[in-house]
Amino acid sequence: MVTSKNCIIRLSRYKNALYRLLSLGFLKVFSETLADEVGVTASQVRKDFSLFGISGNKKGGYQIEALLNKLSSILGKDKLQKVIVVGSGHIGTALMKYKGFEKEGIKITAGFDIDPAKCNKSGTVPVLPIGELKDFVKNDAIKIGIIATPDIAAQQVADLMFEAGIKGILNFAPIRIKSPQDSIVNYVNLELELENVIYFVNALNKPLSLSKDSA
Amino acid sequence: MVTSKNCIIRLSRYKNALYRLLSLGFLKVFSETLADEVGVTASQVRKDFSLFGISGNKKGGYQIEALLNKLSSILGKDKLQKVIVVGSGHIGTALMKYKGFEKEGIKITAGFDIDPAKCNKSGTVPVLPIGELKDFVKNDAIKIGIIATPDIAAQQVADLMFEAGIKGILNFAPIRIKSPQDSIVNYVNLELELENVIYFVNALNKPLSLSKDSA
DNA sequence: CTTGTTTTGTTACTTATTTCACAAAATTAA
DNA sequence: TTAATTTTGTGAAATAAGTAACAAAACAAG
Ligand SMILES: NC(=O)c1ccc[n+]([C@@H]2O[C@H](COP(=O)([O-])OP(=O)(O)OC[C@H]3O[C@@H](n4cnc5c(N)ncnc54)[C@H](O)[C@@H]3O)[C@@H](O)[C@H]2O)c1
Ligand SMILES: NC(=O)c1ccc[n+]([C@@H]2O[C@H](COP(=O)([O-])OP(=O)(O)OC[C@H]3O[C@@H](n4cnc5c(N)ncnc54)[C@H](O)[C@@H]3O)[C@@H](O)[C@H]2O)c1
Repeated sequence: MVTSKNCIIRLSRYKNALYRLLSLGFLKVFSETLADEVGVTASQVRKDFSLFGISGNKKGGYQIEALLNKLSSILGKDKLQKVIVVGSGHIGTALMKYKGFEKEGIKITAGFDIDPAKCNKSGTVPVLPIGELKDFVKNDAIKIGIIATPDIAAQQVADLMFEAGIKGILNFAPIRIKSPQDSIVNYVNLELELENVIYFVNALNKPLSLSKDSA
Repeated sequence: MVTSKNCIIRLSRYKNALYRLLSLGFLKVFSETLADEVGVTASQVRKDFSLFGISGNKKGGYQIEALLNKLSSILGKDKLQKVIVVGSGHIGTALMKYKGFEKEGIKITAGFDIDPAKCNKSGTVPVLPIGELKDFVKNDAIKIGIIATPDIAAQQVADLMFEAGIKGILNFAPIRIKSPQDSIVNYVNLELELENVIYFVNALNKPLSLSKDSA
């Protein structure tokens, strides 16, 4: 099993670039071209593919459609991924209203909130009372959840999620989550991301030095 | 100059942990304790500090207040950082309404949008027409911007920002930004983050293997 | 059918990051 | 004062990640 987050992120990028190329009418692609599209080296592309046993044709490159099938399967995009969101505040509703997840095969099937005023069973994405989370998740065998509550509530929400059978969390609250061994928590910490930009702006514009970060 | 993004992110985490410790009444801390708080090794803490010439007291650990001053200065948190947001949609307004940035010394001073219906000069954070961006940024010498527009508009917004003197961007649009050498762009790509969680959930629950990602 | 060209797949190399390990400094105890 | 203990600070060692290089395969041209 490949455990490098960066590597998996690159696979997603390859996939997205391949969709672009496909929509432009290309049927096959060389590692060089794909690398340029994504902003990595051709070696990196071939190495990544090699790690997953993906092979192309010498001199012929890769068939985009076959490649996409492989990548989609690795990334779990061959079936619809159902996701719930806890916390129907600013971030939570932004996510629930976002149209872009659909075309990625990701469907937010429900939101949950502790505040009755935030609940609304009849929206496009229903927002349910937090008390209904466990049954909902169990019934629908949902494995992925998003935490968009204040930090103070995040751990207890996570515990509830794990109890219900969720195995993977994307957490927006600026706090570390204690999680079982067979689960995964990824963090989106916007304060840290901003702080990081601030550091590099200061650092790049104080002395003379060049270096970039890319993602 | 330290150019490792991960290292800088850790500095931010140390800072946040130190504030917690301080608020709990601690005055000094050992690398071991801080490491536990942040979820890294003590060696890592000391090595990071060493890279920035931060030193403590043998046998005595680090004075939290002095340490915080150093870290804050490195991270540019010794002065208020003014930031603008372009795109007053779901993500953009979530950011503008977020109270948490203030206590981090980050102030979103204005939003900008192409849609007159989204503009509103009299809110807590005024939202101005995109045409006013350049003057505003120049007058206020703003160096940091956030892109929260659709992907299709992101590059042109970025170009406008760079032209106005912005040096660092946090970009929420799922697209790579071409940027000048002396600038920095960080990406928050929520689709990729979710896809990543999905991969690891599948990977961890298919075979028997253990491994975790932490942030 | 042979020669030349292109591009993969993988091994070897390089660079970056993290951990180890231990001397030196600081502190406490005797 | 001396010995014992603790914790830092930093080179050296170990791991991880990324790049380069090249043999082997595939194809095209003559
Ligand atoms: N909004 C931003 O731009 C921003 C920026 C950085 C970080 N964050 C982080 O993202 C998280 C969400 O931020 P937000 O601005 O959307 O917050 P918000 O206050 O708008 O929304 C939080 C929601 O969570 C609900 N909630 C609280 N406790 C709950 C519980 N135990 N169970 C279920 N729901 C609960 C609240 O009722 C509310 O609807 C916070 O942790 C915040 O620190 C947000
Ligand atoms: N909302 C989410 O949860 C989510 C999730 C993943 C990615 N994203 C990405 O974040 C970005 C913003 O998403 P959103 O949901 O907030 O979008 P949104 O449609 O709610 O808002 C976009 C805003 O940008 C403005 N805009 C468009 N072109 C502009 C221009 N040239 N100059 C200035 N303003 C302009 C629009 O008027 C609108 O107000 C998008 O790129 C989206 O792909 C959002």
